[in-house]
Amino acid sequence: MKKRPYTCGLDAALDVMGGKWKALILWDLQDGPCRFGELRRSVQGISERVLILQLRELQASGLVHRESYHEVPPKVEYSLTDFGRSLMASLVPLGEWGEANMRRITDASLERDRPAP
Amino acid sequence: MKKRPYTCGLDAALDVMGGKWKALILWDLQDGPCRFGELRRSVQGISERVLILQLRELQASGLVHRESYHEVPPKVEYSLTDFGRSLMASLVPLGEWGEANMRRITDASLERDRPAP
DNA sequence: AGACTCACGAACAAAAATGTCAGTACCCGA
DNA sequence: TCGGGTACTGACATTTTTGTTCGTGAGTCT
Repeated sequence: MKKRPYTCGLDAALDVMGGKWKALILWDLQDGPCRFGELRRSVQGISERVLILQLRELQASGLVHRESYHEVPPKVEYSLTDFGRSLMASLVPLGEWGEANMRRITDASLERDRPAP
Repeated sequence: MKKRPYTCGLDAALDVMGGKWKALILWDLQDGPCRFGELRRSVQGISERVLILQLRELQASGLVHRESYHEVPPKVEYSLTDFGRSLMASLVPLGEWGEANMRRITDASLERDRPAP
């Protein structure tokens, strides 16, 4: 049951960069092309499998480009496309909001997990 | 396994407004206070249970305020807090990006679901 | 020789998110 | 008295997302 006819721009945008990892991956790619292994290390906590899945989806959305130099040992570089960079640009205010309110967000999320004293 | 020490502002922001429904709910609340039933109708496709869960989380994050007028029949109004409005403000560029690129996003997402011809 | 790197892929398992359905207590209009 | 609206709650089921484990095959390091 896909919901393609999005109800608003936010909806569409989140479909493409929402989820647990995509923003982190894109964030790391901002500093320039990254190899698979580099990403796995910098996006700490992600499993190899999930990283691949997310990268594939980001490629399919046109946000990320994959360049494979077929050497030995294998070398693959992921980078932001122009489209991806345009996304990141419009994510700047949100990132700043999160940065500015991180304390508050953290506290609220801690409270949510605590039952009752 | 909660990941509270967020790695960047984006991460924190998405923790609070990510997911399938939260953005839609916030979006609708922008036009002023809404009763539960109104929300259920305007956020079409959402089930009552999930709507409540999402609203509770948005409350816990301090983005949404719940006002209960204990009348008969019951009346409850949900509205954005100042904090919620500040979020929405920094979401404007993302919403515009999604709006501007909706066609492209839709197409890419259609392709993802199609196997191979 | 043995261990490691690289970028994955497949099979499977667990966890998280979302959905379905029924029911609550009250009142109103037909 | 029947059906509808009000704002929920709880048990349960399904779907989606994320995670674990093992294996590939050529090459380098020790």
